[in-house]
Amino acid sequence: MGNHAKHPVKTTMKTLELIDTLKELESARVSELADHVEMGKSAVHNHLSTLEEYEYVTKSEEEYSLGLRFLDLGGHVRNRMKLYKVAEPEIESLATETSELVNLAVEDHGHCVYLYRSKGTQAVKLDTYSGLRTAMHNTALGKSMLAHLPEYRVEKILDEPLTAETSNSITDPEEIRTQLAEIRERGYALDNEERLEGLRCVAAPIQNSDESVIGAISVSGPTSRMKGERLENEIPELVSSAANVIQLNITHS
Amino acid sequence: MGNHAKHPVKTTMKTLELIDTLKELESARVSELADHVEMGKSAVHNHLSTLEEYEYVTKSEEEYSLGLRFLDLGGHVRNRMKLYKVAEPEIESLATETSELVNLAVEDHGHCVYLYRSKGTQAVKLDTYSGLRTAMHNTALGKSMLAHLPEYRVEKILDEPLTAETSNSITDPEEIRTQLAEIRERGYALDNEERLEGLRCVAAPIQNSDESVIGAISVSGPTSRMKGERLENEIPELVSSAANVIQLNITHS
DNA sequence: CCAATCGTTCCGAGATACAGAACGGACATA
DNA sequence: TATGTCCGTTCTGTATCTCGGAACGATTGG
Repeated sequence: MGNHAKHPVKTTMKTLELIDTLKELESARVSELADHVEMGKSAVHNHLSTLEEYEYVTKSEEEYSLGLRFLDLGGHVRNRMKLYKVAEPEIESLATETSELVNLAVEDHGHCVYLYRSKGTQAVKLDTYSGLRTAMHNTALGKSMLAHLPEYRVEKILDEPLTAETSNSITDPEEIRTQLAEIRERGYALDNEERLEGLRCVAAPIQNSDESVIGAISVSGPTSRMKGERLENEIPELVSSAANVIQLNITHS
Repeated sequence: MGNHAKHPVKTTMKTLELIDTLKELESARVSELADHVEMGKSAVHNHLSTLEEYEYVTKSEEEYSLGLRFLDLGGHVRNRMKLYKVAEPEIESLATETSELVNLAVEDHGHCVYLYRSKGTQAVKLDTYSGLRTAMHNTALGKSMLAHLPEYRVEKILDEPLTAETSNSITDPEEIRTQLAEIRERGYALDNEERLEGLRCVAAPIQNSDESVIGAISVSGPTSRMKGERLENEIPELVSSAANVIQLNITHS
């Protein structure tokens, strides 16, 4: 679905591109933005002041940046998701049990999107935030979902060039496919420092009654603690069982 | 500041109104939206498919709803805030100490906006989510910030009709002003079931070196636990001291 | 089987977005 | 103080785009 709108609203596209640019630049002045987007100063000014009126951007002193309205809408979107409501308490208790960082993610447009996280008492400090989008192929969360996506979707995702984040990242589609088979076999996925040096994760998918994936949960921790018996049995056991509980609660309501 | 853009981009306004409506309706079909906003079906369709292309809305089966892109942007906005970074660990440990629900909020355009929350082991389950906007006058968070806002801002906020959420809500501007003086006096604010029956909160403001408010933190709990010595001394003590730590860390960096 | 309602496509006239010029303020340099 | 530069903002005309309304095929229900 290379989803191209047949009759796009070009003005809206310009606004959205302005928002994207503002996200990248963190904050910027009118002229700066006008250079990045292909628009004149006056046009950028008009767009920004319209966005400001609706609180989508904030003007602080002399620079514009994205406003808190996005946090509002984002929270609203997450709150509406059944998966989030059902999974949240389980995530919470999994974090307490393991003392590590626990994550909830969904697949969206071929990306792995973090929905929620809960930090156990020893949790590593990561850059992951709710809403963050990462590639599917180098996170345990992504791979666990990929393993249960319909073939045509997997193909489309693995056809894109696979980026490497660390020296352990897997960039060969065939190797990923082998892993996906293993994941289906044993029920959970591993990330062995593929996204971040020193970080290992264990993830299990959450499936619907019709076998389709609706999300995944994971436990992330430093290599020093994620090894041996704990990595091979204890954590996978806890993650799988939590995923199972969520799955049951989702399909029975 | 009734911030009216001088030369608004009307097309963008229509898009934003569509987003607002989509938030209200939770999810809706093309014709349904066309009725709510004053636009024809074709125009709504064009806007929606443009938004969908950028992942701002999702089309599920036969209804449109807001997409996860907002979560991404919202998380990004929050992550950029120094207050959030500095306050987060303090909020976390305050939640552990009190076992209750702890909140971080800022003031934005005359509203109280929740930025983050951490749940202690006994935390009440509330509808508050990151990004939620509430009135300033019937939350402890809001009042603690209001108490340190410049007079012209206070006036503008209290000039608007004050809504009541419960039978304890205060809707008389003069009574609020008396409370604000008390809050300045003792350093923290109380919400005695003013926003929600059965819920009491204690909040303390976080101020900049120039005395301006940059946010507030609060502890919320059920009336059954928030009373007597704990409500009058223990909790206020903990909240104020956490706010103080945050304040120091903010101004020294 | 027809009637109603849906989403989508198409088109042209009326609306409007926007480049570019012009302006005024802020700041630096001389 | 005078002069130059860069900023954000306002203004205006026209080339462009938006959007109502009509038309169409697909669904649904009576």
